[in-house]
Amino acid sequence: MREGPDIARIASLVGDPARANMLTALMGGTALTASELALEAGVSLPTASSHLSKLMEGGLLSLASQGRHRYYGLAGPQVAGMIEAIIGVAEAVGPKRVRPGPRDAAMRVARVCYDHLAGEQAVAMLDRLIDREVLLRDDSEIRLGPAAASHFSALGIDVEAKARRPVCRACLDWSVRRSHLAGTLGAAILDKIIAEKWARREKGSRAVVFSPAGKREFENVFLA
Amino acid sequence: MREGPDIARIASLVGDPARANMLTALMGGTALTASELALEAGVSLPTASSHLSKLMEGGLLSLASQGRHRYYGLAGPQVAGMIEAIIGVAEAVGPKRVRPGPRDAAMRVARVCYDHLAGEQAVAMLDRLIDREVLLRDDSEIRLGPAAASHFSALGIDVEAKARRPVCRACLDWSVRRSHLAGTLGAAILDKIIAEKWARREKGSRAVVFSPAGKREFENVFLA
DNA sequence: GGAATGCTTCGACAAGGATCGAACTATGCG
DNA sequence: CGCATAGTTCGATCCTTGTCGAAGCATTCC
Repeated sequence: MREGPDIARIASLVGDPARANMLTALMGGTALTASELALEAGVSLPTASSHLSKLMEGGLLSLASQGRHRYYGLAGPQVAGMIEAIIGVAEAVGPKRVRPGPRDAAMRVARVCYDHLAGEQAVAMLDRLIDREVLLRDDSEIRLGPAAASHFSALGIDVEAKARRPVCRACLDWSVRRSHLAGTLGAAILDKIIAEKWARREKGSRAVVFSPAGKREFENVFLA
Repeated sequence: MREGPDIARIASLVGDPARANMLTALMGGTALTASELALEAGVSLPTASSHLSKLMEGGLLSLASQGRHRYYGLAGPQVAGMIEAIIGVAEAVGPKRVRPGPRDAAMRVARVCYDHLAGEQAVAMLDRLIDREVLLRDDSEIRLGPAAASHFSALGIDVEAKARRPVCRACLDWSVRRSHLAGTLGAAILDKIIAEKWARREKGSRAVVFSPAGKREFENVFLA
């Protein structure tokens, strides 16, 4: 008999199909209401409500009440990381689809991971930022480099803005198996990409699709 | 309604207490027989057998038959990584014990992670090996450095031994939140530590306890 | 060959939990 | 104040799944 952290409790929360669908939906990073999550999960509102209270009690979700709306979101990056890890295993051991569908391909190129960009583009971006010493990597720790202030202020991103969350964080990418940039800076960059309309979020998916012009802009700024 | 990798299936496999105990036990890296796992999980043999076949079917375990013994082990590093991630969340959201027990402290210092060393000692070791250019880090990729051959051959470890598994791999440490060394090299180093009796494995736990003399030896070789 | 050990399969039972309809509470709008 | 919308709670139902004892295979040892 073992003791220790109750991993069965956490895993069984993710282990119900309805709840797994909800969590997957929330990996998109935007908080959703109970009814939206009910729809995502394909269950009735009462059922969804019951699941949501369990996830809350389990500490996997955060809740923001706004008037009569209640927005549920993932509790934090650590939870998101766990889901990514489970997705990785499910992809690996799951029934290998002969050909990954077009949506899969898009997901591999660029997708939202909680609140920042992930996928090939994101991994390439982080590599390039480190090459140019905009960022410095020290193991899984990422810090601002000498060129950071000038580079990001030109984009209208204030890297000095303080928050409880770290500015930079490395996040393991399940498709590329390398790190991409998370933290407030990662989130700010994703915001920028969407705000500038370089890319748009695929409806009902985590995929992020760049427009031809937007892709050029993005590569110009981050991959040059 | 969503589709995609069946994460609920994987998570629900881990979500049963008996199975979670088995998987946690296997995080120690040594393959165990069905009866040993039944004992670990605190269930009868038939029950354990049923769980094991489910875990096999789910692709989380590997099986090696040796005569009338059947040794079950984790299917691979990716599965181990997923379990670590779940442990991390469970630790974070779980009922915060006021004081981590002595075993927890020992686990933080040094423990077995699948087949290699983890914990503060392991993270420090990797840092130092990279400083000394025995190893080279390139993002989450770790490669052998110029000083590798001489350093490891002096220890009787053949870094050129080829296997399907990569020689070096970075593995995220849940207690320190930084990477430590995995891969065949990580496994070989752990073997060395145990073989030289620098440390012994705590019975029925993942903790690795260094002897005073062994600790000096280890630090001499890897942290100097 | 026969006994012993390791493990799996079968059958029956019990319990947990997912589900939904209906009733209830809360917020916003006119 | 009254109606509409968002969400939770309650109760009943039903089904999945974990559980173990007993019996059945397989392998090794004597």
